[in-house]
Amino acid sequence: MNKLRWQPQRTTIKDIARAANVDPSTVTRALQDSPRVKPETRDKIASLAAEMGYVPNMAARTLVNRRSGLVGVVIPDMTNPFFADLGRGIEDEAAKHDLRILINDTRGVESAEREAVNLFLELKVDGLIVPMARCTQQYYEELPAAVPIVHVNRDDASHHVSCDRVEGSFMVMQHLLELGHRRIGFVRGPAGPGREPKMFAYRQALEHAGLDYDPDLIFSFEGTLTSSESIADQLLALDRRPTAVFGWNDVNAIGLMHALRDRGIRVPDDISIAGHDDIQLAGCVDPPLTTVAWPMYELGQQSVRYLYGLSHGKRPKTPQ
Amino acid sequence: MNKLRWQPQRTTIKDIARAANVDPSTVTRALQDSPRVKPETRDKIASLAAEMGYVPNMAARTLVNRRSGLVGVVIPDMTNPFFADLGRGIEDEAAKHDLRILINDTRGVESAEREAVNLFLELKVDGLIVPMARCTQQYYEELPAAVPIVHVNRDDASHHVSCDRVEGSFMVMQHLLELGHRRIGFVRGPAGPGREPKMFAYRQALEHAGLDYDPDLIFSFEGTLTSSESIADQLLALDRRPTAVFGWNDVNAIGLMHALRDRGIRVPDDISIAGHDDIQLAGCVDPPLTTVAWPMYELGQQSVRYLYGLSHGKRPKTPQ
DNA sequence: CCTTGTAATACAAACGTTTGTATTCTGCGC
DNA sequence: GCGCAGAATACAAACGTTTGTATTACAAGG
Repeated sequence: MNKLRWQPQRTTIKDIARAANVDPSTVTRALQDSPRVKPETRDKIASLAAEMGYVPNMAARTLVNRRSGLVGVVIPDMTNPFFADLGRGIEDEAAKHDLRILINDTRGVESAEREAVNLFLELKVDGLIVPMARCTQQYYEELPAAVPIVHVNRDDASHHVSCDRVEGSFMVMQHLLELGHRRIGFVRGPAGPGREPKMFAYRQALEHAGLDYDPDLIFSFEGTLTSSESIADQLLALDRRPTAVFGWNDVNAIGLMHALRDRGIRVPDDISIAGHDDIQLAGCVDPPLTTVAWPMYELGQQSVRYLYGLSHGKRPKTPQ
Repeated sequence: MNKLRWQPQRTTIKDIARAANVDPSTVTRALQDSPRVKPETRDKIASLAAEMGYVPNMAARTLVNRRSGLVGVVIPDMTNPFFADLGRGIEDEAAKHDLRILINDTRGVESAEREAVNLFLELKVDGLIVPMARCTQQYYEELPAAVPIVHVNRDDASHHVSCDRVEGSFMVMQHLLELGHRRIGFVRGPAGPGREPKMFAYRQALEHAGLDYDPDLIFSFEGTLTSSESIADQLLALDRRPTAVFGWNDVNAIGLMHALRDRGIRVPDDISIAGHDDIQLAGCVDPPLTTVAWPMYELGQQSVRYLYGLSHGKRPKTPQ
């Protein structure tokens, strides 16, 4: 398979220079509003550039500047409103710092995540934001590039922003306990970050309420719709069914709700279901899911600020 | 606001050349598996590159090749599973052509769309895929760059892939008519592509069934949740309410359903609601929405194939 | 008229990679 | 040993932009 064809660069800085009878360097400075060029010349060049349809060549610029002004965002799943919110927070904050963002979806696949990171490294991005990374922390530490990386919700990363998962989960459990539930199921997600903290919160909350931990009440969610259904089956096969279930996330919780209803269980009359994420659409479901809001937008903003701080903290030349 | 700091390039092709005691050009060819380098040398260089943590500099490569191997995708709304599906189709097909894709979310804002297009032009992408563009077609035609652009679901674009909106909408109406409805409301979306074809289908279907067109039954959806609520209010204020409503899209349809329920209307007992898009989560809502599947994944694939064809059709050098 | 200062612009090198052409090296047949 | 083919590698220019330094132009002060 060969690639898309050659395209010539329409207008370059040299073309403008020729048309304006000046040196290319003057054109550059004019387009940068440098005080070194006479206002009159600047205006002439500006209008000439517009007229000739000049589009800067980022490759050339990046090459000489050694920075692209880009921030790469590696998103596991575009579909998840969760990440969409995060993305918006990132965009808004990035705009304030004159940074442009680029997104790559990995579908939660580890190899795709590495591909995405590679692409961004080759693009010489100024920073990388990686929410809920699948790859090991070691992988990120051994990356052969001096690019600052900020992780989101990966508490084991050296640079990360996150909100207190333990506390959030604890609140969900507290809510269920307040409703009077004494047998509460717990759905564990796929291996990865976030699994342990939630589990920890679950057990803590039980202990706090003086309840015993029952391994029978722990189910595993694989991320698929059918997985939620098989959980429903396992759950119904129990002698002593739980009266409430703490879902892994809202996708799981919604799936579970429908699976239970299909099997003749009334929700929440027979079994209550709680989710964790704060998906807008969850409010559309009847009854509304008990969710804990995660400030994804704010996390997005924070991650950019962190990144910005990171790359300004280490100053190779001026110690200042 | 100044930008992120300077970063040196860790390892370049020259460093490898020095270490291997060869010329940089040999390194390039070695890394490209060119037959011009001795296998032995190639292996030495390859291992040296890995060992030294070499990351290609895409800026330099793009500069000399005049193509980046990238395809830019301008997405109006990441959150919409609709576009997510499209994105996956694009990715899968792009991979077959050795193209890497880059995504930019515009939130459906026209200025953001232009920003995104600009960014991609500066990046010298080999092609652009723009689903449901907000900007005028004129804007795209006057773009100062020789980049092939494929639109998705913009029937007025010179290069586009799309599925028959008229037919899809017609099927939805047919469905409602078959259920016995004789007063069917229609929700119009914001101005933009897709509005007229759906409207056309609506009127055609009415005419086909021998029913009159009633302007009172036309509502306007602005894209927000509150907009769906105000539609519900308008609808309930009518003397002769419709027995069914053809929503603009599923977001609108779901919003409308909840707004109606909040106001004591039973859905679908009192009023039926049909959507148009094929959102997976719509199946979670009770009762299931009547939707028409749009083959977004396939459209994604098609758009890449189209793009590929476009940039191979016009051959500046070899007429062949 | 000749400095001197400053504003405006020109020059030239560099960024890292690719590629067409030129060069060196090898072994072979005579 | 010479010439030659072919393999392997070296050389050099180019891509478009940026930036430090050098040059020119012009005015004012002596």
